[in-house]
Order: sequence, then structure tokens, then C-alpha cells
Amino acid sequence: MIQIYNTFTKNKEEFRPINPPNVNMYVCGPTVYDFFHIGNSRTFIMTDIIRRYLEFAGYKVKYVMNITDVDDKIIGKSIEEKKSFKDVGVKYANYFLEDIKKLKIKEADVYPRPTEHMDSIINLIKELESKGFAYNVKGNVFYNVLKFKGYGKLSGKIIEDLESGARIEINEEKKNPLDFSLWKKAKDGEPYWESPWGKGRPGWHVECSAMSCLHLGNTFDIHAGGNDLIFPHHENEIAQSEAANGQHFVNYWMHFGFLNINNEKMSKSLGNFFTARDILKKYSAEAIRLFFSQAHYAGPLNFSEDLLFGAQKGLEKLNNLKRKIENELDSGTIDGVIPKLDFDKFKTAFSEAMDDNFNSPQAVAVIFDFIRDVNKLISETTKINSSFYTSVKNFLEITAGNVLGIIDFTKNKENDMATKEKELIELLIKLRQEAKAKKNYTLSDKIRDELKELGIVLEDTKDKTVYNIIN
RNA sequence: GGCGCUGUGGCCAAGUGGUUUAAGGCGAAGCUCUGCAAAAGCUUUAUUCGUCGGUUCGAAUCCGACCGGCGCCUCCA
Repeated sequence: MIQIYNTFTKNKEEFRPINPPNVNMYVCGPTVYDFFHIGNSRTFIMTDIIRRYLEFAGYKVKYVMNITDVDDKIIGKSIEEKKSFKDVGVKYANYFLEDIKKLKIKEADVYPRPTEHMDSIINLIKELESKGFAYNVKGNVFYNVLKFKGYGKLSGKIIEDLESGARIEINEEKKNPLDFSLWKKAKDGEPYWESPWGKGRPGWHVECSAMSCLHLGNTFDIHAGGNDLIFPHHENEIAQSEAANGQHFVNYWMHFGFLNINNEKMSKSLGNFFTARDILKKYSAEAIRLFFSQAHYAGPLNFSEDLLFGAQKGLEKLNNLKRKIENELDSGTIDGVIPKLDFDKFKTAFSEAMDDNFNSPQAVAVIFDFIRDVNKLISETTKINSSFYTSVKNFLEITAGNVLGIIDFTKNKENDMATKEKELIELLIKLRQEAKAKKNYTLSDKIRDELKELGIVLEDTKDKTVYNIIN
């Protein structure tokens, strides 16, 4: 039984999808005016892990992530880059898709974009207007928050308190300072679409209401995003969707903690960010994913290169075992003893951890416990039946591989190297062994050291020398 | 001011009433194995969970007070 912490009820609840085994899930994606930073990728990676775990648990997930391609920042960028806003959106959306692929994030079923859903958006606003939740002031359409009696129910905010907060922009056109834009009238030179209210473009929140309901239904299972979206974005989505459709919007709201730098939120405006693209030049997707997996998704997490480096070191332990398994399996079927290992115990522990509100740090701990036990058995056992390695591989493949995405069995030296290269390495290993047999350690060490500089690491085991390719 | 999150070993981080005198990762020290390495294993590294009180047979876990850090309330994952 999976339990999910629901922001809406502030409680951990049993997960009951509306239509099992189907699960409909919507995640707020990027606004494509720039590269996204490593803090943004925390949400993308953790929702990916949640999606993968739901699939592991037998659910059939329909996963929708919007790509916002109409927005003030995009317009700003288009002026800066002297390009059309459309080109800017396409350019950064493509970078986004490239980068999340590099982060080993599974593709969404749909990446809806407002520019492709203008009819749905306009219809939603029309519906709100006809039901009296929206009003038009000279081509600007606003949502009237006082009309929606549940306003504030997600974020726990009270309209009166918000008003007294006095940090809300003053806009004379609004009836209430908290009212927000559904449709923005186009200024000269700005991109626009024709609508019943004249030329303009949609406000930010309305696209998510329109596109999520279109692709997932008026009521769907999971809606996720960063903590900063709780208010006003998700609050407004609820107000729009429920007012327009007259139906409950979302069953489980999930929100993610920020990635901090020196205990401060990483953000574009503070300038304390690293793009995911740059981090990926130095660290593998697996290392980044392990780093995020080692902290619970809901809490804050500090980022530094040292911490990421630590995760990468931890990954080596996993990868060393992976190489060991591959080397053993490559050398053909071997008879021998099958060490006793309670695989089911580990599988259960892994599932229990993830069932409990996706406790990935606990799940990672289970995997490391497993690795330790396996390594211990390997070092204690003289001749191991290859079926044992197959079982180990299977366990790692489904947990660390399919769910967490911190190991990739499809990526190995076999794929990366030509036959001739392999033969050359084998030849050097043979020469080194001959040197060793003659106790010519100067030469044997020279071979090993120089290969290491090329990224080929030799390791002497009991009966043979194996090589591993680093990077 | 309102709402929410958070304070656990050198660092990161699970655990939220007894099976925990606290998991896992990084780092550090020693040992085993090795020609030397590497990898791996073993041992050591928090009688203690921000502080002070309280509840309880029993608390890191519940309650209260206090101290500290962060976020949202304005675009933001």
C-alpha cells in the first residue's frame, strides 16, 4: 500500500487512484525562456522517480508535463535575442527536452504547450465568465477570487490575511487585489491570439487548468510541482478548474523542497544557480539522481559540488559491483555454489521504503545494504554459480535501475568499444602478466599506470586481470 | 503579521512513542587480501538527536516555552 503526503490535507494518505491500475499525473514543467537549473531538475528527477515507482508497483501511469511557451519572460527574451517569441520558445523547449533526456528522465506521454491549446484555454475562460467567476475590463480578463468560496484551501491562506499583507501589486482594474489574470490584452508588438475579449494571450495559471483537464480529465490523481507553486499557482488552478467544471480537481497534491545553496533557495534572480546542462558536463546523470535520491523529496536540500562529488563516490561502489557482475557473466556460464542471500527480504524492504511516501533515502540505504552483503558473499566464496550474478543483476536492474535510475546496465564497455580495441587491451594485459611472472614489476606497473591515464583501469583478481573503462 | 518547512556524528541524511543505547552515503583511522596497487570485506568514528522543562513504565520521536535556519504570501521547481 502506497502512502502519499498530500499537501491538501497535510497528511500522509493511502494512495487510491480513481481508476486503477491507471494513474493520471500532471507535473508543472518549465517556462522555456532559458536553460533550467539544477534546482529545477530536482523536481523533474523526483517526479520521474515517483512515476517510475508507480509503474514498478504495477500502475499504468499517464504522465503529462506542460511546457509553458507563452509568457512575459519569453517575450522579454525574444527582444533580447532579436528573435520571434515562438523561436525562443522552441529553442529552449528543445534544450529542455535534450537535458531531461540526459538526466535519464522518462519521456512524458504528453508535453502540452499553451500555443497549441489556445482553444481549450479560451473555452475555459469563457466558461468562467459565463458562470460569473471572471470579469472583463477592456480586454483584460480577471478571475474574481471572492466568488470562489474555497479560495485558499490548498495553501491554507485566508483572503483577508493576504490582503493585509500588502505585498500585492496595485492594479486599478482588479476588483480585488488578489484577482489574477486569465487573459492579458496584447500591447503593441506583443504576440497575440484572437479571442472574444480581443487580441491577447492567456495568463499563467489558466493554461495548466485547461491542459491538465483536457489530457487527464476534470478530476485526476496526482498533481506535482515545487513548493513555490502552492501559492498562488496551484491555488489558482483549483479555483479555475473547480469553478469551471464544478468538479473536484485533484486528489493528491505533491510538492518538492528547494535545492539550496548555503541555505538559500537556488534561483535565477539570486544568481546562485548552476544550469543542469553545465553540471552534466562534470557529473553523470546517475550521480545527480543518487544525490537527489539520498534526501527526501519534500525537505530542503543543500547543493554544493562537494556534496555531489560525495554522491558520485558512492555511485562507484554500485558501478564496481555492476562491472564485476558483467565481467563474470561475460565469461560464460559457470558452475559453482550459489551463495545464500535473501533477495526477497531486500525487495520487500525496498518496496516498503518507497511505499512510505517515496522514501528514497531509505530505499537507497536498502540498496547499499544489499551491495555490502553481495560483496561479502563474493569475497567469501571461491567459485560462484553464474546464476547468482544473474539474480543480483536482476535485483539491481529493477530497483537501482528501473526505479531510481542510478545504474544503467545497457551502458557498458561492450557497447562503447570496437573489437580491435578490446583485443588490444587484452594483449596489453597479457604482456603485463608475463612481466609480472618474471617479477618485472617496473614494466607491469608502467603498463597499468599508463593504461589508467587513458581511463582503462586494471584490477588483479584471484585468477585473472580485469579491466574497466572509466568515463 | 499570516501560513508552512526545518535544526540528528567531521559533512550529507533516514528514522517521528519500545525490535533504534539512532539506517545509509561521503570523509578519517586501523586490519585482512595483494609483489605493490585497485576492488572488496572487517573494526573504529553520536550513551546521543538545537536548549530548557513536562507527559509516560519508556521519547530523537508526544506537549509547552525558548533559541536558530529557510520558504511562500510578488515571477519562480
